[in-house]
Amino acid sequence: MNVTIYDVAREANVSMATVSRVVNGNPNVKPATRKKVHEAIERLGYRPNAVARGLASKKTTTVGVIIPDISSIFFAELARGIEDIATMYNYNIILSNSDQNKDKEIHLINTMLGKQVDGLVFMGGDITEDHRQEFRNASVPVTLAATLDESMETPSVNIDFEDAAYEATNLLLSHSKRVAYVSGPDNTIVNTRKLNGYKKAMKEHGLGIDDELLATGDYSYDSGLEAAEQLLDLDERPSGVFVSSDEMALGVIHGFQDQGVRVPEDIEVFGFDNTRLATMIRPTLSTVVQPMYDIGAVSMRLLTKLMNKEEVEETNVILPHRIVERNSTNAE
Amino acid sequence: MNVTIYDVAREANVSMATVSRVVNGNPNVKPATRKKVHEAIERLGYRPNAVARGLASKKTTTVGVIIPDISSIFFAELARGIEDIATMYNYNIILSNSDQNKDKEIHLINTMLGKQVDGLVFMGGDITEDHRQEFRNASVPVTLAATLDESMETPSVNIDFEDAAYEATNLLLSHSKRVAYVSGPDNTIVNTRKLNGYKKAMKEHGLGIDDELLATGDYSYDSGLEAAEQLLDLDERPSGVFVSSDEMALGVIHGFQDQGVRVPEDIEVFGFDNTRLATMIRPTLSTVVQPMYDIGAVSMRLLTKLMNKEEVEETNVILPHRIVERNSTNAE
DNA sequence: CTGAAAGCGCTAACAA
DNA sequence: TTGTTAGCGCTTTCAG
Repeated sequence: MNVTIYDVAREANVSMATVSRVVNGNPNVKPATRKKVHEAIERLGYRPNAVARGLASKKTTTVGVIIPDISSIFFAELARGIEDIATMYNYNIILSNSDQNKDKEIHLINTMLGKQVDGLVFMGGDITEDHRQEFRNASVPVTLAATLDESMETPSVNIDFEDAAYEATNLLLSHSKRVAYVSGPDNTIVNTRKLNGYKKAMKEHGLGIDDELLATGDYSYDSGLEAAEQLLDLDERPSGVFVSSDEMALGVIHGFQDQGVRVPEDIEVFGFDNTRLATMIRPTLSTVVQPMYDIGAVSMRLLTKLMNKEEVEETNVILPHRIVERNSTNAE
Repeated sequence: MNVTIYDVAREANVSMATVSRVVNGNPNVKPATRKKVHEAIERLGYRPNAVARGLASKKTTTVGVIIPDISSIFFAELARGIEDIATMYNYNIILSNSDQNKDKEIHLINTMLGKQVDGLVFMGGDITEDHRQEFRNASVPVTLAATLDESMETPSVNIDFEDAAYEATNLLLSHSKRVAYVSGPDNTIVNTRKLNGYKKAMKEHGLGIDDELLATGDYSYDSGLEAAEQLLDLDERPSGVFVSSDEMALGVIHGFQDQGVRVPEDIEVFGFDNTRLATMIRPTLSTVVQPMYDIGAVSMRLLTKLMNKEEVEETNVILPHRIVERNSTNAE
């Protein structure tokens, strides 16, 4: 049997209430008593049972984190931001992978709520009405990290995807006119926003949208390789391509290079995210800096405020993004 | 207030014990009663409180996972293996980053035990006597994933690092004689093992250990870049270099290429781990396949057995590794 | 400043 | 097959 608060009380000749007070740093304890109790704790090797505490106090100091895939370099970085801030505020994290599968997502939300998490950070694809329904029933706060709820109902932390895509495309267009776009999976809100940014820039340059300049991938390296192939097959090759994730962009670059096409001399390539991969390729990748770590950190910080019922002025946070030009695009 | 088992009992006109039985799938319930209870549950939207259950049953169905850094591509893959198997056996995971900091590690072990996890998967650097002490006091099983305890006291899952390094070095030596080794941080057991493998191969080829052929990094891309620089500065450059992680190997390759040195024509490069990075570079990286996902999965599976008090024949599991030759080394 | 006592929501004997 | 009754280990009034 493990040693309980009761054992400590007996050992220290006080009541369990007093032990509870010193363990919880309640100031209403005479220093002498406090010392006595601490000694007893030490002697017995007492370690408070957080489960019992959770049941009695209705707080578990743990938050749930639902993530599409922790082995993705993108989400892992987000997770690190979340965990660091959680630790800072003395929370632990229950982490589960959803693979963006809606059923799994709903199921995970429920098991985590069953475990009485004090809050939830959710990352995924689109937020549907079903998701919102679950969040409303949650009785604990939820924040979204790098995830969009078009209804704006759920607190969230993101960047302005459309604007970021717009700027990236613009930069490419300032060099030449034929720029392609390699998107992520269709029909997700994020993708739509990015596509809108691309289209907007094209339009402003008096260019139409040429469907053969549009390729679709799944954010993976291999799908980038395929997109490159597709683009190279065109009668009139693009002069620049904007790719919606760094990992895919690496694929695109290698796909080009494997065919003897030089980057950026023959075709320029622009990425999105600025994961660590961006500097792990030659030429180094020009890309949109999406501050994943910060998005994770801010969404967790936001969650702590919500859990403390603090007032928050803005619940749908837009973090700044920026463009970094490296060697996969031509200098001015 | 949330709805409790008691509310359901009243709603269904049965005792809470019966509700508990149906919730837990106890077969000793008349089908009609079971149905009645299920309906009441549905009607009330009852969701069992896992914390109360944990307190009463002394099982939380959650396990702790201590990991150096979830944003590392290597550990993230391990974590995915752990989480998948945990999910399969109906456990959740509390995940925390230790940054290989011993104090943090010890602290995390304690908070997780305080949260009454049913077991612990630990990843880190070396296991010290202090670690072992904590594990012994744990009262729940612990397994190590890709982490060595020289005392063999703690159950673990690894590959044979020395042998893997030996094979990799041998392959390089079969092409030419001057092979360098870029190690991870000194003084860790894993690194010592790998170094021993390298030395053994050199010795068997009648070669001495030339200190200037030994570089040290920290597994990061940038430290690979630096190692390359150091190696290129040598009066007599190496003909091959064995690098103790893929990420560093990418750095080494780019460090070479940036100086106009061709890989593998001028210098061959061999990696370790076979992370996804290995195919995301040109030339693609020849490397040692360390099955990270499997190591995570097996260590979690081992933990479930230990938690169930099942007999396990081998508690220090060595998984097979293999060599994959790609384009950063010369074909035979 | 300290103690007594009533739960928190559930499981697990033990009876019936 | 079902109900009764103790707890699990801690927090939290409420008294004193």
